[in-house]
Amino acid sequence: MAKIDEVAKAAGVSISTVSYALSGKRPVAKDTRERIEKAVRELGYSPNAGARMLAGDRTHIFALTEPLRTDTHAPTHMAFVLATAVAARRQGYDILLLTDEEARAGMSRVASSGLVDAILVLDVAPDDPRVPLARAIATPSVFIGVPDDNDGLVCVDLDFETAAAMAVDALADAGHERIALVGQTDIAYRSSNFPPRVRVAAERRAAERSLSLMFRSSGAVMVDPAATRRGVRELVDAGVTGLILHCAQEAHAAALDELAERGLSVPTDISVVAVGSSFDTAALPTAVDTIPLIPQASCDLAVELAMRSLGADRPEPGLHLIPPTYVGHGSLRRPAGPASS
Amino acid sequence: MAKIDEVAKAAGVSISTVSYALSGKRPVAKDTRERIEKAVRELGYSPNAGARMLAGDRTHIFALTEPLRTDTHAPTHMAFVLATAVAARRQGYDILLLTDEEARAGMSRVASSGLVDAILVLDVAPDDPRVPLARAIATPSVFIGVPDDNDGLVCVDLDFETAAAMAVDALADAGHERIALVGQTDIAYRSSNFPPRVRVAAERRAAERSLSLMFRSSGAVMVDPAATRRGVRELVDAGVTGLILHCAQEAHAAALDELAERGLSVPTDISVVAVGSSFDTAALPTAVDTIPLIPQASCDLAVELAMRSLGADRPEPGLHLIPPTYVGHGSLRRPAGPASS
DNA sequence: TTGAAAGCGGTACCAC
DNA sequence: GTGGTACCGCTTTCAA
Repeated sequence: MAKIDEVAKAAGVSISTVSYALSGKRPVAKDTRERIEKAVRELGYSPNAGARMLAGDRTHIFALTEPLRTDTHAPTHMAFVLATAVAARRQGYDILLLTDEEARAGMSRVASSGLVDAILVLDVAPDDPRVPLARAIATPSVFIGVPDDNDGLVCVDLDFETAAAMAVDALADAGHERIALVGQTDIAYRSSNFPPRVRVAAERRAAERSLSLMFRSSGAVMVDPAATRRGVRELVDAGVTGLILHCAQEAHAAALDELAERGLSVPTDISVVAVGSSFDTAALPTAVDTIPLIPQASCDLAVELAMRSLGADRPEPGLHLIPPTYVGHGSLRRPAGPASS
Repeated sequence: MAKIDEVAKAAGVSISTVSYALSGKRPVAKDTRERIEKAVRELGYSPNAGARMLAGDRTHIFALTEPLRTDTHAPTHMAFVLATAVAARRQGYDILLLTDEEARAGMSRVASSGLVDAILVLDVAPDDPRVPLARAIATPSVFIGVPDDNDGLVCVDLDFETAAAMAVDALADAGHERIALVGQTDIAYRSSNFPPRVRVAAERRAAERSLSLMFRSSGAVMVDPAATRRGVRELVDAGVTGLILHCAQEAHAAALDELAERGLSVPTDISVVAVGSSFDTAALPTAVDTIPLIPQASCDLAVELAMRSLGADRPEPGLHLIPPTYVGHGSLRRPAGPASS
């Protein structure tokens, strides 16, 4: 726990020079800076966090609120937390965890105590209680996800609507007429924001392209592989030849296993596109085209916007949607020939 | 962001009285205190975190290091993070996340910057790089889990060894002679601390009771339901009549499903005991006796020890093991009659 | 039972 | 290019 005056003495300079050398907010002669850096290294100096918070205008801490519901899909959630932490550290920021019970009181607390510079909101519900809270406090916040009422909020997310439309288009262009969406768990369509966005967008596009779009979920509250397989079976029996998967990894695996067991091969017998998958799709039993949800991309952008909201060029309130990318892996049937074009 | 002097003015007292009224470190007249509390409420006052850290001797923040490996079982991990956060908040503490890439540098950083009062170490590996680090820094740390080399460290955990022995005893007492352990994933026996502890302790006790103990894992890197079922099938075929489950929820479900499909009923045909399960075993397809691992119990104790290591009655370095409890659900065959007693 | 004031360890302004 | 120093907002000693 060396202090700045010890560093100053060791380097034979004043306290302020040490401060400026470290912050870079004022030019410091090369050799002076090197002497200081050497002293810092030898003393294992790291500026006192409390003093820095008090004297400076930054705490170098972001809060991350996450309402860990029991139906939260843990692996996906963890990927976002990790990506956020990594992105924050790259900017010299630490992450303070605000969990459920404390999520609401916690947000007010860290805001009014000046513990954090900004709040990142994870696992956003369509009707999220943190929305009014975010509006009420002075600390800037960035939502990773899009609540229904997002007026004046800074929200980051994959453009799920476009992603869903792209998936439908891909299947339509390949000549499919009866397609289906294998979605998230039933409860996710109420407690989370993006599942309904995908479903609604897919339905709209299917209607525009005059396709029949069926739907099956992948469980009630938790992912249910057996239920997912049953759903896929029903879809296939109903003559579906194109599948959009928007579910957890386990459900993807279950769906593809079911196809394989029924002797249906991709893409010969059935086309498959995965939308918004945040896991490594290479680990799936069958290679499928994907329009991935990349946690790192969302979290990097969220952190960037959080940083910017501390300075002069505040980001525009509104949706900051990340354009989806279609990654082909040959799971689409060849487009229909001239006859149907 | 009201400040303490505003509260003082509003309550018509001095700054120090406000401070003492809030900290309780000095008696304050009842009506004075009430005036202060009223002012605090009306102004939405919350003491400035930086100032408090700087002036006081506590930061009111604990670091939580977690090396989110790709093979980490996310749901279990999340349960521990959540339990830790809740326990910490009950003591007025917040949790700062230190993830992987930064786990090592991060520990040094938060220690030398005085950002946190103590460090909680999660997801402990047998040969954990954070062990030497914890010894090197001044900030006290508490390990939730037991590394091989734990000399001088404060470690909290369920007494897995005793739990494993209890499970073996339960099966032995019920008259079983060929029993088996369905364990974690293969990789967990290298990257995590408790799976080998359970396995070794079970083997030792089985030997002492002259039982044959077979072993099957529940996957390579990730939980693999199919592999688990295959393993259970092999065990049953080998004449095993008593099963100890020490694996993730999905693997429990797979194992029990396999038994059910083979027409084996619990406990008539086979006895089952779950050891160290940290999820809700009531959600399993079959009721089983359990010797649960309760995240809240471990995390509460860890936080308590962390608090104590800041004050006068520092906890003894060493293992602080939580005694296991056997919770019966009728999944054990009735003890053998007099003939074999 | 209460108040005044000296720090805590940085940051950043003002001088030189 | 460098140094002196007045804060930042709280905690806690000392005094009354």
